[in-house]
Amino acid sequence: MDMEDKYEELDEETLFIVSQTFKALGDPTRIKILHLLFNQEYSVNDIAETLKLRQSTVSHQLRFLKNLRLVKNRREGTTIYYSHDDEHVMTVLNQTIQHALHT
Amino acid sequence: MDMEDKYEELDEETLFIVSQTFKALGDPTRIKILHLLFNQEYSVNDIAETLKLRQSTVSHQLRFLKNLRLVKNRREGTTIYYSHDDEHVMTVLNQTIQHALHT
DNA sequence: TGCTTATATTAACATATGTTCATATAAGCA
DNA sequence: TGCTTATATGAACATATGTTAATATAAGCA
Repeated sequence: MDMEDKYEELDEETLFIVSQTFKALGDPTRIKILHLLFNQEYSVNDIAETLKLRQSTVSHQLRFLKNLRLVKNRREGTTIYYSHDDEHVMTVLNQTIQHALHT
Repeated sequence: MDMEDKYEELDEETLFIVSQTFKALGDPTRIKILHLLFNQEYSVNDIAETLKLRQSTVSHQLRFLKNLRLVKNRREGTTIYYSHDDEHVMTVLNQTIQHALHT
């Protein structure tokens, strides 16, 4: 776990990116969505049904995640499939879930 | 980085803990404070002066972080020194700062 | 074209969040 | 004890956030 814990200066831009990233992970709904997308892609409706959320809620949160490039999508007819698009964030999320589970 | 990315169920309690943890990291002020505490302990006033924040702001945020056991403190006379208290969170924070810096 | 299905968008709303000022508390010291 | 310094707390405030219902858009198909 502790591989390269070197200390670096925190410029404003980096601070903003980092805080935005963590803010994205700071909401239960978004965590559920990302967690669901861990293994495979899902359509908006499938996400909504699986997680028992409104379609508009899911759509809003997917836009949020897409703005941060944490997810990407592809269209197939009228259906749009979402999948995760940031390996680092998915790793961090998974590490933290693991940590919370085993504590 | 990808060592043990195993998928696990997300129960409500774990979800809550994980989201709270990330929420703590989702604010620039708290990131600055934790980042400052990376190497050494600081008093409340030193944190405020170093980061150019109000004393009450720092105190409020330290309480927030302490509630989540992300920092701990010790008293020395009238001065209270704070230091980080969650290695996993500090590692995740540092990893993400590194990642943001080198992207 | 008109209908259907899937998704996105908008506005409204309630609640959460972060900062600030003012003040309280707590410890050390003359 | 009374004063000073360091920190914590409470209330007020502005802003951010997340969800919802209603509606718009967009693509496929009869």
